[in-house]
Amino acid sequence: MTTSSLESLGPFRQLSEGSRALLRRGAVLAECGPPAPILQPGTSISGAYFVVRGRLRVYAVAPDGTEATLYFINPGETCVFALNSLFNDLRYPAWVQADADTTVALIPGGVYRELFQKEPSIQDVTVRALSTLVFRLMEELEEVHAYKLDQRLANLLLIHASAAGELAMTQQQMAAHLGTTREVVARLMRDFVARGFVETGRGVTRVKNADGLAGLIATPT
Amino acid sequence: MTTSSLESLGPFRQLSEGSRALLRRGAVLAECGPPAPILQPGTSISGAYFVVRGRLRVYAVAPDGTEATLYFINPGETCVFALNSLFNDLRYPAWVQADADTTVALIPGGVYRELFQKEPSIQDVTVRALSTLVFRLMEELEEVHAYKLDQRLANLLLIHASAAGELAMTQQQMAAHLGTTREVVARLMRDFVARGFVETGRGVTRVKNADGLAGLIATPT
DNA sequence: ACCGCTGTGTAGCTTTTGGTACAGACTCCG
DNA sequence: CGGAGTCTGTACCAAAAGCTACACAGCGGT
Repeated sequence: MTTSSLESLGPFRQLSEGSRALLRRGAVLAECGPPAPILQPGTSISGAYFVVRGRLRVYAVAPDGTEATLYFINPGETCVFALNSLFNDLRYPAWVQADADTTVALIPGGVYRELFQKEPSIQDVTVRALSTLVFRLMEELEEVHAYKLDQRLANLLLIHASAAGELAMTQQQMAAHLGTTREVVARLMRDFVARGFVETGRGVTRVKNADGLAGLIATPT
Repeated sequence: MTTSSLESLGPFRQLSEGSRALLRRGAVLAECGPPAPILQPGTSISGAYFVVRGRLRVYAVAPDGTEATLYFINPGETCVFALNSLFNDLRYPAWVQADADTTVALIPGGVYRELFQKEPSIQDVTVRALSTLVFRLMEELEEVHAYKLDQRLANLLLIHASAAGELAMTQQQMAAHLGTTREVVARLMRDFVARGFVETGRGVTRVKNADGLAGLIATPT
């Protein structure tokens, strides 16, 4: 994978020749091996991030150390937090962690701003990325307010399970995602198991009755 | 106040003559008297909203009827939720309520899109508005996760109190803002009063010891 | 086989928050 | 001044979630 292959990706396909050259000279690809924090609050953003492969997880950390996922950035999406800081001169307010085997393209701030001015497709992708993020954040905020933990856990299982109904996450990871503790997840899981909704294993949870979980979300309590 | 006065506001000041004419023909001003919901989830957005005077409150409503404020839109700010739906064809996912004496300019979708394409200043204000919103939402999400209700209430009092330390809100409104119930707010208030942090009155709360409240936020429990 | 590490299962207690119910106080208005 | 409507104060109970502590199971390495 080289930086020139960036040009064949999503929003960069329709660029003018000049912009392509600009991108080729300026962009840098970064590979992330094992999951590791790559950005911390207050980091001054030096460019726009574009997820080529893998996934980024943006999360908050409370004073007591517990985490909570704010949102994910999937392949083909621009990492908008960077745009945020890029256009508004705000310091980045959260943590970012890359999944295993993630590739990120870093487009320096100056280059991005130039592209944004010249290229309608970049303007478009920028606004769309921001809009999508706003949407996700509003959804998340609404979920936190409106649903109890068991419903949010059920939702997590339904959303992130593979086609085969498997979810390869430890309970600790689920807890961090939901902003709670492992014990609470284990307690809820025990309940789900008792009701025949899921089976638990080491590092994996299998969904046996998706309708049951879905019903849990729909009905109160 | 006429629509032509819009042109003297913020981002519209630098427009070309053609764009001004476009705006003059297309934009509509709406006055909102008493506080009332003006948008509901699923509403299809027909344009971009721009707050001229007053304030908009964007909030979520849980199935059980309790509300929670997601964010405010202040005078001079574009109502980005509209942009969101405008550029992404997403249905609007929350409720919007206008404060008393609020004036909103409605710029039809087609007009706004045309302005966005032609005018760098509109591109700029759009991206900035979205960025700011992303920032606010992330902050809010983080606050909900990291702080307990007493801390969030203390924060509300500190942030929204006037220079004289007065906050003209009923406890019911505070509760809706924080996504909880009036009784809980009353209980926390009793505690604040006992500690000498505030004085309560009908429809108004006076901050007597801002440092005390601030200390509450800083220290755990 | 043994050890250490990581992950899960469980119990019991505490704190926080929500729900219900009602009393009293203030305000506007006729 | 009286009454309706709105706002606040409070007591009590229930539910949800967090905290601590510990047992045990799987897995990999030596």
